[in-house]
Formats: sequence, structure tokens, C-alpha cells
Amino acid sequence: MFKKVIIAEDLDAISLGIEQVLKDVNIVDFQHSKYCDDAFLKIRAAIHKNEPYDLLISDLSFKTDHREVKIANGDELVQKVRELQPDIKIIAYSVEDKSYRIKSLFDNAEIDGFVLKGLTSIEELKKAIHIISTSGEKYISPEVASALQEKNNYEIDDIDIKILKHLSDGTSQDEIVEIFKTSDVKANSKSALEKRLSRLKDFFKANNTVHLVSIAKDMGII
Amino acid sequence: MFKKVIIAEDLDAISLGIEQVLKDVNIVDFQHSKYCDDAFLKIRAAIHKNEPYDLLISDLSFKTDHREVKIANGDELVQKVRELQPDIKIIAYSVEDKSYRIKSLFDNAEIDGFVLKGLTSIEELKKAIHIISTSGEKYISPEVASALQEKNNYEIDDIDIKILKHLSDGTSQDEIVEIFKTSDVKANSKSALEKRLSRLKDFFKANNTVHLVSIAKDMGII
DNA sequence: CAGTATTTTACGGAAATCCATAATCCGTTT
DNA sequence: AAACGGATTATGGATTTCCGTAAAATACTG
Repeated sequence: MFKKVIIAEDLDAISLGIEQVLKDVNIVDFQHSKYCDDAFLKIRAAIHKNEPYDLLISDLSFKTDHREVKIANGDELVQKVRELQPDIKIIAYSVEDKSYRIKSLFDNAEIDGFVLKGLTSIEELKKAIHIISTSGEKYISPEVASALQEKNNYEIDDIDIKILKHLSDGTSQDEIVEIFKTSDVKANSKSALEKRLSRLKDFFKANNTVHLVSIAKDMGII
Repeated sequence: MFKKVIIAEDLDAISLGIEQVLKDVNIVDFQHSKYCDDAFLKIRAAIHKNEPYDLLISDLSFKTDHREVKIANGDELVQKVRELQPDIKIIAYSVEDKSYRIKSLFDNAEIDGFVLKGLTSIEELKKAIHIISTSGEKYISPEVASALQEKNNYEIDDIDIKILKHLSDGTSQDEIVEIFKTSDVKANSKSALEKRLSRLKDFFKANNTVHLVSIAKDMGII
């Protein structure tokens, strides 16, 4: 069983629940951070003191505050933690049910478990902790398990996402081309943009641009 | 202090936290529903037994399940509960921070308190319960208190929302006009649609239709 | 290096949307 | 019933987006 655990979760109501889970499985050495930055610093400090954490339980979405933050959300946090301490086990605990994002967490940050916040997620979290600590297998909530089976057809790159974001911000296609030209983005011709858009529409089966942006938002891509 | 309380909250991790709050303020007679429908039935049954609840603490967003539901979210729940039992006190407890939705809860469902789920929301919830039970005043989390000051410029009606929904589903303007003609919607001319759209864009300071739909989605209107 | 294939960019017409103005409808007033 | 005001609808042109094809650039091959 895990010896030393850190929780990254901003909602106090939820972190209480998580702490209860840890107590139930007899983990007493745990810390709790309400900010990603803070969690990251704690993890780094623990490494330097030669007392590293062996489990991170992290939420994905964090409320934005007045204060400056380096790490804005759980996705970034788990990514950076994975790079910092490759052997740590990571469980994402979130309401996020978009397969696109879940899959990329397993693929990119190589998380060890994903527990969907839900009606019985407390029990599930216990189960996930147990499975990961004993067998080292990955855990994913049954409701979203299909996310991993999706064929990784996500040939959507950074530029595509930039385009979608600009569109959803009300930038016209001409303006986007201008922006791309003045920044370093290549493929900065009108044709290139139109081509990408039509590819995206095709891919997401969108009737038009409004529809496309709407779908992208629903999927959590932007 | 409140004698009998019902909680509508689907996430088990959070309802644990709420229950803790109630215990802290010495409320022992409380029930908990994970479904809006269930909460509504309990409230109605309590009225019929002449032992009505005097406080409802409700989340706003509920996970959708396989099962059929009549009441899909907290907004509808508080609305129906308010109609059923006008004297019950209602606190919404949610991560929702869109002023549009918060304001409409106070205006339409006449909720008594809004507590934003956040870093210190447990304490806030206690405070809200205390204020509402003793003075009967309304409570709103400071971070979103500005929502109520907004001039009630919300002259957005059902038809506007229908239009926005159709647009986000990829329906073209011409098609929307056709749909409106075949259904009973009045204002079913191309001009009328264009006028409404331009009014909406003006209102939301949207550069174009894509932007408009994007904003509407962010605000939780559609 | 010539020739071919592939990708990228340019171009232009069609379609959709945007926007201002004109016409029509409808209820009220005199 | 004529005159008026406000709201709705129609109209047409400007702008933007859409989409197919042509030209140019680049990569690949013998």
C-alpha cells in the first residue's frame, strides 16, 4: 500500500471526501494542496528530502484565482510531475468525461488511474488505489473505459487547436492568417487555413464552422 | 435553525462534505438524494405527511445516467420546488459562476442563497445556513456577488435560445427559418432571424456568429 | 538532372451571412 | 377613414466563407 500521498484538489468539499478514503485504507501520511503550483513544489521538496511521494491524486480543473499561477490545471500538473518523478503513481480524479482528454492523459502523462467523480466514486477511488498499489495495473472508471479503446485518430495538431481557439474568440479567417503570418506559425496561407478547416469539419462531421467550434468545445479540445 | 433539510447532490465526495457541515451546525434530520427526481418526490411526500422540509441544499449540474429522468438539473429542481412549496428555503451550492445563471436563479426561482463551490466553501455554506435561518436574508458568495448587480438586461427569450441552439447544432440560418415556419414559432422570417442575431451579437459583444455561439456556450445559456 | 508525384498556395466563382434601407403590416389616434 | 408610429418583413448589395480548380513549390525517383 502507498506510504505517502499528496492530493491536489481545490474544492474543500471534495478534498474532505478524499481524505476520508485515505484514512479508510489506512494511509495516514498525506498532504493536501489547493493549488497546482503548491502541489508541484511539495512534490519537488519531498524528492530533495529523499522522502518522495508515491501517489498523487489530482483533480483536473482548478478554479482561477486572483493570484498568478504557473500551473493552471491538473493536466499540466500531472504532465510536469510525471517528468519530474517518473516512478510516482498518478490518479486523476475528475468529472471530466471527454474521451479525448482522458485518452491523452493516459497517452501523454501516463497516468495510472482515472476515477470519474460520480455517484459512487468514493468507493471507486478506494478500488483504484488498491489495484494500483498491489498489482501496478492501470485503473479507469467503467463509465469512461471506452475512451481508451478509441482508435487514436487524433491527428489534430497544435495548429488545428490554435485555429479553433481563434475562431471561438471571434477572429475571422483573414485575421487568423494575419496572426499566423506575424507569429512563427507556418502554413499561414489562406488556402492552408481553409484546407485545415475543411479537414476538421470532415473529421468531426460538422456542417459548418459554428457547428465545428461547438463540437470542439463540447469535446473539451478548446 | 433549520429542523429538516434535504440535500440534492450527485457527487458522493461532495455530499459527504455537506453532511459534515450539517452535523457541525447540529442539524441531524437530513436526507440526501443523488437524483433531482428523487429529491422532488421526497419533498412532496414530506409535505403530504405534514412534515415538510424547511431547507433544500441543491447542486445545479447532475450527471446524466442511463435512466430516464423528469428533472434533469438543479435549475429545474429549485424552480419546481419553489412552486410546490413557496416557503421552503433554498440554497444553491455549485461551481457555476456564470452571472447569467446565478441571477436567473435569484430572479426566477427566488433562491435564498448561492454558495460557490470553492476553496473555502464549506465554511461559507455554514455561514449561509446561519444567515438564512436567523435573519431570513439572502446570501451569495462574495466572488459572484456582482452577478446580482448586473442590470437585468436579460431580455433574451426562448426564441433567442432556440436560435442559438440550432446554430450550435450546425443548422444554417435558412434552415432555421424553415424550421420555425413549420413549427409554431412566430417571428419566422429571415429578417426577424437576422435582427435577433444582430441584437444578440450586440448584446454579447460578439464579433460574429461563431463567437456568439461560443460565448453562449461558455455562459451556460445553451 | 529531368520527370513525376505530392504538397502548398493562389485564384475565382458560388453560397452564406451581414447590414442598411425600403416596403408593408397593424394598431392607435384624431 | 386618413394619418401616424412602431414593429415586422422584404430587398439588395457588401463582406465573408466555402469549395473546386489551377498554378507554384517542394519532394521523390530513376
